[in-house]
Amino acid sequence: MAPLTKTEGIALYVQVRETLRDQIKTGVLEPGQKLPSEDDLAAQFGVSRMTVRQGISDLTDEGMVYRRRGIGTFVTQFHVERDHNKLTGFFETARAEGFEAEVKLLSREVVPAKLMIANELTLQENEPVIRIQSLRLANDVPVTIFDEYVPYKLRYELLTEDLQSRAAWQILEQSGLVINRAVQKMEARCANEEIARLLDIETDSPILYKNRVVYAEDGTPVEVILCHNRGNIYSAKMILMR
Amino acid sequence: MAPLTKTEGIALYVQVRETLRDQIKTGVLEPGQKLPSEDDLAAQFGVSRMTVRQGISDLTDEGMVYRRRGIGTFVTQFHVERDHNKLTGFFETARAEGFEAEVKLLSREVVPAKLMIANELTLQENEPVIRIQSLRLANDVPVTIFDEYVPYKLRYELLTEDLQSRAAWQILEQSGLVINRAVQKMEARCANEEIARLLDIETDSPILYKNRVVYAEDGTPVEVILCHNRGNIYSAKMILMR
DNA sequence: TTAATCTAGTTGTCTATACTTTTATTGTAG
DNA sequence: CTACAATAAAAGTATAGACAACTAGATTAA
Repeated sequence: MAPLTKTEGIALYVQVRETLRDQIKTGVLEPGQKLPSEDDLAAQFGVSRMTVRQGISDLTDEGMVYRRRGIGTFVTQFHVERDHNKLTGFFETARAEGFEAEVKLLSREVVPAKLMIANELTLQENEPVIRIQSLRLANDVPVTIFDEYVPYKLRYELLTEDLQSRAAWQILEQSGLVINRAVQKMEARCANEEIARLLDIETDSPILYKNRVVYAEDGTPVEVILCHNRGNIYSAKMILMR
Repeated sequence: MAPLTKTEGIALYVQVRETLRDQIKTGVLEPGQKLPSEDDLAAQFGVSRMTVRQGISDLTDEGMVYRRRGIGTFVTQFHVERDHNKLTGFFETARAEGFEAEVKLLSREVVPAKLMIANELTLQENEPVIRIQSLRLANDVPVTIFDEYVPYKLRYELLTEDLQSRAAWQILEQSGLVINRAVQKMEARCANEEIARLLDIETDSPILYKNRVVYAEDGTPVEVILCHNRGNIYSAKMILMR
């Protein structure tokens, strides 16, 4: 293994991490196989052991490898992609899953915040919020009704911006806001008439309902999304860590 | 802040982390407030800066604080518990959420693995698996039908052990297996007659269906759980990181 | 044979120090 | 007053070394 150089503008521990990740992905390091010891890796990479540890720690967090004290570090047998616990856009997901995505804008308006929305956005009731309703289609089949609420004071430009390819939070992100995480509640419901009509299904069909609140880095809520997904098509995947 | 001692059998960085977490939870450190600098904390705790960093890193991973290079570390405004992305047992959840939990064992038998189950457990079709069906009640209301499959060769003792208070993976865990994570798919469905009868609801009521595969530390699948939750009662909460 | 002990290898914890990079603030020159 | 520069403060990166704790396997003793 060639010693790493500091000159590339990329942190050494990142280089270590990516080199190892690459070896795992390409099969140089096979599932179940033991990695060289941290001391060995440090020598091979020409960095200190703590630097190697920092790189490996990232990989353990991702579930790519696991450590056993006193024994060694091993490549996880079957890696599940951690991606599904990540906040990603509809089009990002579509690209990853290989379907054609389309968004139809239904409405965009400024409305006074209902109490539930206001609470989740930590606003006063009836403060103005921007409401954006859209229909999302996968391979021309309607799968999701998307109902977004963003505080008006946060970014009124949302009223005029292109929303065909992004959720509101993605626009906020591009304008410099650091989006950190979202909290999501899911439950099974029945389609009412309006939902059924928009999703082109029968009334009382099962619906996967999602309530999502998106937070900025400092913990400020920046968007609430209410989301109705066609039950017989849409499924949500996630990873639970012990 | 009293200097920490190494004698307690608890790692110093854990003590740092828990002390800070405590100060945040009790409001000594308020949301949005800046923590003392890492150098200051190191001096106050009487440990090295790297040890402080290790403790703070855990808190950033949990979303409790966030760091801004060149500025400082701050308490996140509204912290969401990260717990809901964790694999927890029914009774653990009940205790946390404050409801009374009960499990009624419906059946326990050895059956040949159907193809779908075999695939998810990386077994051959028709290899023996232990199937455990149970009904879970919250405050005496049936909320979930639990259908678990564990490879027979993994732990045949499951056939005789007490299952009133634990899922199979929790028993495996207590017998030394390191459970690492689970992958879960959720979708909305309709209750068929049997499901409806067991959950005491009407046929075609909405059901939150979960398919969960539990993995050991090395990536080996150890259990498949099929799970039908009453839609109008049960909701699942999770956190998505950007 | 079995049980206890030792040993080498490996990850976990911790220190003390140094330098880098980013950011906000202060001071200064124009 | 403005624009630029210097400064200070903070987190980020990295090192070398030390010792602790744990594990598997080998060795030894009963």
